[in-house]
Amino acid sequence: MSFIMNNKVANKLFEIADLLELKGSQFKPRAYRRAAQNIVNSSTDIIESYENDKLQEIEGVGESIASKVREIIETGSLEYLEDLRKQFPEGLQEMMDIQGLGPKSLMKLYKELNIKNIEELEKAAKNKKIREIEGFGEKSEKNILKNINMYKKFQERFLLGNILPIAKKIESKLSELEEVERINLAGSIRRMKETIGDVDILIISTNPDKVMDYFTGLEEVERVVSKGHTRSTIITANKLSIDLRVVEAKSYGSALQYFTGSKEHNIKLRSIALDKNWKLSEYGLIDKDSMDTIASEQEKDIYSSLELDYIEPELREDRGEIEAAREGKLPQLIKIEDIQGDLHIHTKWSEGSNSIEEMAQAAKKKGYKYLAICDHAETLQVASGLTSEEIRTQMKEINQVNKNIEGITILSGIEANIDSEGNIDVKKKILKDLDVVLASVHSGFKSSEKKMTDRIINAMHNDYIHILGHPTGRMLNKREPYSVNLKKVFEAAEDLGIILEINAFPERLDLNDVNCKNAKNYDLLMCINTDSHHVEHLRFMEYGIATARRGWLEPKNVANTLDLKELRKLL
DNA sequence: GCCGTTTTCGGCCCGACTGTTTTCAGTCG
Repeated sequence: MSFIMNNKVANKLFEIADLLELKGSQFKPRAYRRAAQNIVNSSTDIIESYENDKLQEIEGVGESIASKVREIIETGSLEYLEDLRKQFPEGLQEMMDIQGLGPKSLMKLYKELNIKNIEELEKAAKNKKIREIEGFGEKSEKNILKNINMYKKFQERFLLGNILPIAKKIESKLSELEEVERINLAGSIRRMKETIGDVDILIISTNPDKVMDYFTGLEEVERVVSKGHTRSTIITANKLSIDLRVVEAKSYGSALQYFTGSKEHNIKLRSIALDKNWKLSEYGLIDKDSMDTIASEQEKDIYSSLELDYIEPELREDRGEIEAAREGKLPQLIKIEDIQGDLHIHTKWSEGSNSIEEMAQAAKKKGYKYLAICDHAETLQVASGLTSEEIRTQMKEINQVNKNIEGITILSGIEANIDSEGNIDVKKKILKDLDVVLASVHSGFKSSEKKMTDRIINAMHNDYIHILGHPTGRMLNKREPYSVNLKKVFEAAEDLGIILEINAFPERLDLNDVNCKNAKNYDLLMCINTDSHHVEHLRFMEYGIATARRGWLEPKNVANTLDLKELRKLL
């Protein structure tokens, strides 16, 4: 949920963890990070927990952190953090994001060379000052320079939609190698996270050295960061870091589990293993006394040995999935095959690239039973929105296409624009003749939370609107979500029967995973749309499905799993 | 700093790789 205070509090706790790490504390940073992570993942507004005096019910929050949270909520700042900040120069924190430099090295550089920020670090490395310090040498000095460059070049994470095709290509190249018995993408890409820091690939092979040689010699490789018998890391020309791990067949399951993460999910699994006096690593689930292997070949055996139902990769974020797996309460996640059609498609009529017929043929090829053409309406001139007359003409063309194509039904629709008051830029006499009316916000993103929420809810009261498009307006790496009270939007959707969109466009994925999971608590429906502007974009459905799965959604939560007859009834 | 079927103290996830060392500390995932 866009619980602003949750993020605000968590960021402060994360910062404390970083600073305590610089101080050399061993365990406190972990405690602060754990608390912060749980606050971010929580589906409860922390203000609510605060008001009901339930802060300590949040996992990882004890007496001390709870009192700090109270101080942040009451005063907006935290004296403890202010004091910590004063103990270190500002630039030190930023330097922690440079690869290869951790708190120990940074403090040493600060104490010995008075290096306080990235510029000073770069200068010292260039002047060959760093190699003079004990524990550092020529190589580490050169690495520091390389990693400063790397840090400057890509501070943003990659979009899943951009990286998945590249990762799959490299996966298929590696799979051609004779020595590769089995290969899997792992890490955040297997969990289908909306953004990806790097790509993890797992391979079974009895000849790891050959595989590593081939991998580090791929034409995509710009730099080999490290190369070993079980693990190597390369960086491609487009600055994507790829990790390859090679394991034996007998530890395939535990390795896949381990390298898929998330880190938080794995830490919790390991502590469950520890309770049984077992240890869990990439080599298996192993009894600490006898050193017998309890499970290792199959991923599902790891979970069942820990008395958990199998947890799909998309759920592995420590957002309650482990508890649900223990109680047999995991959701039956939606699959791409459940999708019967796409309800948000653009064509040449507005800013799309293809005709209605071309989009229809491409959708039919995907096995869809229906497709809603929702071009922009009048006021969105930047996207050459349609006038009333044009909408009428387009409806006639849609009728014609429906006569020409069998097996799929094209629905006439519109993506109406919600103006600053919550009015819609299409006349009611047109709206009533359209099959699908989707409404979304395209301007005035900086309104206050109250104004934005009122505006959206006003629009939702329009009798003809079926779907609220990309409900938070965020664009990954580009634009923050607008401030809108989603709780109120969910309540309104429940009352008014409005469907909430999961926009599958790779930079939108809006609603996002966490918001989907929260929306699931209401009696409402969502739908997964690609917002395609080109026939090629229809494949984005995969990312919308991933978001829905990460948001715990089941087919019954999603309107476009319905067949055409049921969908028409619903609309 | 948190937590508890080892419950108010004493633990806290685990292993690979690198670069500096000559047996290991730091960092990463």
